[in-house]
Amino acid sequence: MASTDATTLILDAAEALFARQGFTATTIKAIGREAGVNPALLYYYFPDKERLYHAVLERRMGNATREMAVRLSPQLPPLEALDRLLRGYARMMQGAPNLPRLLVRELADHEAAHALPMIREIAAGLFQRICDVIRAGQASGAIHPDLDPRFTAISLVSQMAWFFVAQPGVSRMLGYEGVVPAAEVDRYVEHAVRFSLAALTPAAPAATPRKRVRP
Amino acid sequence: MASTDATTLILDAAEALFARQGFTATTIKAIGREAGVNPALLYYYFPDKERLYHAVLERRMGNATREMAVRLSPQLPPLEALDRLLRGYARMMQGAPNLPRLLVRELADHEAAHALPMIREIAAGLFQRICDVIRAGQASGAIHPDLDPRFTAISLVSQMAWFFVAQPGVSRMLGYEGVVPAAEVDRYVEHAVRFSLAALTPAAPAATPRKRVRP
DNA sequence: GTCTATAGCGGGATAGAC
DNA sequence: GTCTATCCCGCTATAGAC
Repeated sequence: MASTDATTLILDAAEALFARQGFTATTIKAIGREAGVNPALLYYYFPDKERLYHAVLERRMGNATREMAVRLSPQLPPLEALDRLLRGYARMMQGAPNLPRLLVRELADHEAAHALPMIREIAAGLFQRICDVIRAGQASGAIHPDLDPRFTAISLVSQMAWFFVAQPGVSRMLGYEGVVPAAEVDRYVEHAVRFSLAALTPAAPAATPRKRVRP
Repeated sequence: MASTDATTLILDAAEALFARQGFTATTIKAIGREAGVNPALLYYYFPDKERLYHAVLERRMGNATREMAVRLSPQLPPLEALDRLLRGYARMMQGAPNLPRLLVRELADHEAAHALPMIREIAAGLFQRICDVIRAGQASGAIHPDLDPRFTAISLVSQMAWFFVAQPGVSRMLGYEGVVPAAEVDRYVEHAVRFSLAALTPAAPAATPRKRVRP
């Protein structure tokens, strides 16, 4: 890692800045400065700023989401599969700190010209597979039958996604100055997995509709 | 609403564009066009672009988060209070579609020059109060004592936050083209509340540590 | 492959007429 | 209060020397 290859230097610098500031706020000159190369050199390796951005996304998010899809091995028992998935998601985010920030910007900027539909395609595919696992769990009796599989998938994913995507806010709320320490992240992941599994298990109280307080 | 007062026209247009495109990608001229007023007029009502942005945030998010804080009436029984809180959060987001997008951009851009620390201050205060409610629930035996209150607060909030913040993605995953229909949003909110309460209740299985699959 | 220089455009902001 | 005209700056991208 930390190759001195110019392409890699540029991609690393661009990734850091795009994650920190977003597409528009990041200038070619700033990327050149951060990478320690001449800004004009970017145009030797990439046709324009937008496709440099796409290259950054492809390198970081493409690989990550494809790995995730593989991790959802369908032969495991459903609860086991979900357990693995959630932990895998967390490890992926922890291993690449820029990833959540790139992801959230893609979500926010989805209708911008520079946005990459690919990301959302992959995410949608992954989501479908989580739903399938939940349905399998309901069929086998391991998961509460009253739960809507799609909503349940959102409940599971959101606990991981939000934690990492909202990092600056979450960090401060947990009482830390900068980034959340790795050990604390692990504890949260452990919590989220247990919390989710507790809600999934049919042994849990039957989730009877609670009367609303107001009419 | 939809006042023809120039200030309101400008704030409305700016809010829509800042939410859709972010601070840097939104130009003064575009705001003027969207608002149907002359771009130079913005400088009569606001000193510069940054403080126009702050005015947008203050108007939309300041009020919303302050309302939320009030909603957490401390005299209710803890589970009731959390139920109300989650539903209130959802209603707030539904009532102001730009709000989640502004929020997520503030999270992402928190270290940018234009960011408003105020937002995170308020959120942190709200978070503390949720933690207190959870601790009260544990003291009274209504909430499982093994749960970490801070992590649990994140689990609760994230299910609501992510659903709204990740709207474009979530919408597509649920099978809709554009925005999620209001009735479906209500169903999700209902699901998330029950899912969360099921995980909170001490009657749920004791959340014993599950053995990891790999060493 | 890497650098200098610069074209060309669009941005934020202001001056001043009305 | 609102509009026209414009300044000045910094950005993306290119031309071309080395």
